[in-house]
Amino acid sequence: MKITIKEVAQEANVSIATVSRVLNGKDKVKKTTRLKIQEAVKKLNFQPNHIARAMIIKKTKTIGLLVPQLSNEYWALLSEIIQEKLWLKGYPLILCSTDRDLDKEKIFTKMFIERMVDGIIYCSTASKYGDQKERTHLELIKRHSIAMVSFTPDMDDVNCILGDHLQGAINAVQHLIDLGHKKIAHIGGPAVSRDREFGYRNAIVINGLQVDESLIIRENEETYQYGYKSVKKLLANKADFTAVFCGNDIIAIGAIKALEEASINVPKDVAVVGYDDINMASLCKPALTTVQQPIREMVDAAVDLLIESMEKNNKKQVPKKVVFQAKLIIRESCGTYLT
Amino acid sequence: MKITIKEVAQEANVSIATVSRVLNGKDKVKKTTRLKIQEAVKKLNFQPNHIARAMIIKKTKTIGLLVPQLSNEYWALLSEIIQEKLWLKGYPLILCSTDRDLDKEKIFTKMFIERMVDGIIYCSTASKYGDQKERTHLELIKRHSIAMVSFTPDMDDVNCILGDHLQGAINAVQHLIDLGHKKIAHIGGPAVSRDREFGYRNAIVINGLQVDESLIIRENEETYQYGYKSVKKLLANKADFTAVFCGNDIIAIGAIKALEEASINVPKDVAVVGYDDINMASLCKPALTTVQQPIREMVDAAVDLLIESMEKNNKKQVPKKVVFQAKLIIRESCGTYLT
DNA sequence: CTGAAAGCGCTAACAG
DNA sequence: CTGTTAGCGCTTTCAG
Repeated sequence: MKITIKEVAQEANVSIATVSRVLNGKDKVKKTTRLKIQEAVKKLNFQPNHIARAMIIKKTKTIGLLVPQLSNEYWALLSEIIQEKLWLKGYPLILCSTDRDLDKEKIFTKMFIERMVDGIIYCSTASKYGDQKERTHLELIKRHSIAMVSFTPDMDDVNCILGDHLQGAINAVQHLIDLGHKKIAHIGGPAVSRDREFGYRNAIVINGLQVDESLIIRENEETYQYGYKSVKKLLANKADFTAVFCGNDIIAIGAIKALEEASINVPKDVAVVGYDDINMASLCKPALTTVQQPIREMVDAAVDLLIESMEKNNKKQVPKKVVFQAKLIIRESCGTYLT
Repeated sequence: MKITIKEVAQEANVSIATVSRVLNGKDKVKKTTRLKIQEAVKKLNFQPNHIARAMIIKKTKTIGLLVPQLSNEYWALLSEIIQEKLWLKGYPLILCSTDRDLDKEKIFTKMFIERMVDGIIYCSTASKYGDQKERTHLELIKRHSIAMVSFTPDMDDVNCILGDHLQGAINAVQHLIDLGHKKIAHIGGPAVSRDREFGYRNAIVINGLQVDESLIIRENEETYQYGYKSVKKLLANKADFTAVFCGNDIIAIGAIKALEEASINVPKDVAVVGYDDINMASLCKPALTTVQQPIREMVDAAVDLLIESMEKNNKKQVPKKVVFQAKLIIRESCGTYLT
């Protein structure tokens, strides 16, 4: 039989109210009775029912996490760190991988509301949120005044934690230009990051070079396969380039694969830069030159922000946007300076 | 103000019981009243409170998932597939990454019980479960009769989904031997899989060769770094080997890195085999020869088994152990047959 | 300090 | 078919 607070009260010869008190350590309870109760708890192996508790205090101590794709190393690492930090603060995670599907995202959001998560961390990028119809689920979250922080840019009215992708991309492309490259391709797109593409364009313009649209590939993808087939496409089009700035490391690894299959050596013939500095970046061959984000610090900030807004969710607060600097990590995939 | 079933009832001019009925679609309700209620639900934008419901029906429709390390590509992929399949059946996931820490595992388990998850999928391998003291949390799960299925071998009395690592490892090592290798090292250990090590040993013995213990590395790790430093150690010891059978792909990638840093060419000088066939296996250079598990089928089986045992959790059922065959995938890291 | 009692929002008999 | 009512296990006034 399942034991409840009632059995404990009986065992300890007190009322359930008192048991509740020592369980939550709030009100003062005489030492001897507290001991008596704790003993009973242990003896009966009592586990308080979190559900019943949640119903009253209206807090589930649960956070919903929405990521686009868990099997992507970047999101996996981010999720791991988030779950670790949040756990330390007493919040387990309900994790949902949206597969970039807006409908899924909406269903998951609804589920979060039904289950009364205390907060949501939003890392998905299902589609263009410019379209107001695509944002109904975000409105729902707001209506239920559920705390939220987002790792996705371009969301108004929401706490955001962002990497400075614009600057990161500029630095990466500048590095390429400094190495003497003039014809630099880009494999990116909306699924990866708009700002990284902007940074790429800006860096080229700043240096007085011409942006060649035929060297830019922008689908709504972010996988190995995407990098691979994009290079194939570039090659098939006889595109003329000596470097590729990839929207992320995974794309870069796919790109390198395609390049080498075409007997194009990286970095000798073509230089490649990635973004994110995932684990694999330093382990693949050639090791990737890439842009590193301070991911742990970013998660720290996100968690703090989330907890802060959960605590004062009655008071309206101005949404914050915290931007973190990115850092270029130079490895092998671009070769050394040509001078 | 938060709207409840009460407001809906009022709006639709019926009792809360009737509202509950149409919400759950169980009992028969007159069509007109049903419509009336559904309208009210929509108008008020009512979201049923899952918590309150769970308290009564004693089902949270939630599954707890325990993995050793989410940032490991293998576990990330497994988690993604599990969450996808389970979601389709109506079960969201509380995900916990244990970092192979037994204490964490115990705390997470306790949390699962407090939160009354309906089932647990167990993929961790925190430590030697031979020690009875280390299993107290598993006992707890049983005591609360929470359904469970495990991807971890060597757990009695629990539904298990397993890959045939013994056979998989034998096939991998046999392949090496067929290629002419006689001095085959192994980087594995308990964190990876005991059976893979056994398979390695068996294959060697079957072929009338000698097992050389100085060629076997068995720490409680399973990371890139582990593969990397193990090869370094082997090399420092001037170990004599022409092939390495790695406990998993990630270790293999680390091993290759160390080999190449020592100017040892893979596969020309040393052949390397991995295990798992993670995404990266086909993308790294050289592409890994590895052992593939039918991971989707395994997850299907796990989910079916879990749901089955959740449904009839009153009746005692005999724990099942389902073993799936593994398949050798030949790529580049072992070279071709020497004949 | 402690107990009695009133719910939290919903489901499940049990009557009508 | 539908309404009434009794809880689920716990927290929280409100009195002692």
